[in-house]
Amino acid sequence: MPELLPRTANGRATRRRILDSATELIAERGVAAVALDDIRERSRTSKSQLYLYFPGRRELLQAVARNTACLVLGAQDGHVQGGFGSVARFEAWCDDIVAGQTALDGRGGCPLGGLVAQLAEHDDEARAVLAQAFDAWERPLAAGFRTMLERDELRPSVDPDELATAVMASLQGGLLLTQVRRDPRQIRIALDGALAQIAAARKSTAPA
Amino acid sequence: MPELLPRTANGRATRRRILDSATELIAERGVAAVALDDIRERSRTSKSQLYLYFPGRRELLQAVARNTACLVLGAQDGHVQGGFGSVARFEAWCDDIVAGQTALDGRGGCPLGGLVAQLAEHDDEARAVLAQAFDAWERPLAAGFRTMLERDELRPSVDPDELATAVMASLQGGLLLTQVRRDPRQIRIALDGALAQIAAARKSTAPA
DNA sequence: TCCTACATGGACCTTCTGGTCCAAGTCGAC
DNA sequence: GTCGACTTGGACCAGAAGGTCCATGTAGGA
Repeated sequence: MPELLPRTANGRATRRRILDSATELIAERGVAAVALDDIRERSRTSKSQLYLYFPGRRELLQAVARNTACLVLGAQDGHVQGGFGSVARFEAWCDDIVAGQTALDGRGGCPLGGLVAQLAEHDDEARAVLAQAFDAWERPLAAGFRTMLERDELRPSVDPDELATAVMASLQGGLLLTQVRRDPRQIRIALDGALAQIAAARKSTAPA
Repeated sequence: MPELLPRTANGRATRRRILDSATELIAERGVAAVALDDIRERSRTSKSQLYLYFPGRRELLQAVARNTACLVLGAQDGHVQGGFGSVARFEAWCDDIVAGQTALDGRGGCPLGGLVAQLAEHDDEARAVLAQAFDAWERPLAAGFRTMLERDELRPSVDPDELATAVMASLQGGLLLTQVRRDPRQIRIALDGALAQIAAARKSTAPA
């Protein structure tokens, strides 16, 4: 049931153009406001190409979810490379996110988080794709906390996975409030809250 | 341009049936998956009644946003009555939310938060309605923090409005993760994080 | 070079959807 | 009871959307 993979260089380029166009359009306008014809137009392809590489709209949307996940996680690569083994690293990560939202004037929200409300209740396979994306997103955070734990910088009762989930919740909620209020300060406040949670999990060396 | 208000008891009942049916359906399936005919069917009305009481789909959706806000905020009334002037109150509030999500098996997410991704980028008026709803939702939380501040239970540097926003972010993000992972433990973890933020804002009497 | 499988363009079909319209029914004030 | 305004039912319409099909073009291996 997976979409057909193109066998020529041309075909691969076409498939990519379709997927990227669809991903862009959906990030801009939302799932409901994007018709296949819009995707066809932006990707400069024809109906038959859409249906050659994707069985139907549903599968295209699932592929878009995967693609969006790649893009969002890819944007974090710089931070993931260095690892999250210190509070300073987390602060730098937060600063980047805030800067991104400020540049967008609080528009758009999280492309990945936004797909949850639009797909999760409607298509369980898409839901699973998004769940995996969030797992992959939290993993480097949790690894950072585990490192800090091993270095004895966090209280031993702290669960690194749960702390990562709590940080992700603050991030996603902060992006949602940023989007609905069109106010990038919201994500700053939310992430400051997340940093406060991390600080609270630290061994009481300095209350910083 | 606001929707017409019915002038007879029958008319009022019809309008209510339409609005409640639409609100239910959209909470269940999402905006895109609900057609006017679905609403017409569930509310046992006719097309002409839909268009008598609402100028069109867009205005109906805005009314649904308002109605959803009323329902979500109404569900909190019990907690708002008593006020949020202590940590124990916040814990009780969190417990109720977790219980609700557990009962739903993590399905559905937050009806209000879900509308953000579906409407905010598409209809600025609906976005404003939702923003107001979040303001109203945070207000009693902030009032609780202000009370605690006056009682000298929080550090004076704490901004009650920002703390309320941070808690709301944890709540919304936690609900999103609950929905995408179909796992009510996610909201528990997120709200424990929020409680940790509140604890961190307290005057260091007891680290409890 | 030729042949086959892949790629492309776009007409076409069916269904669904928001929206319009009007005729008939009901309610309440006088 | 009567009259006018409000309410209701549902047929109808135009356009959009997802999906199908086939004829044509192209590329790469034998």
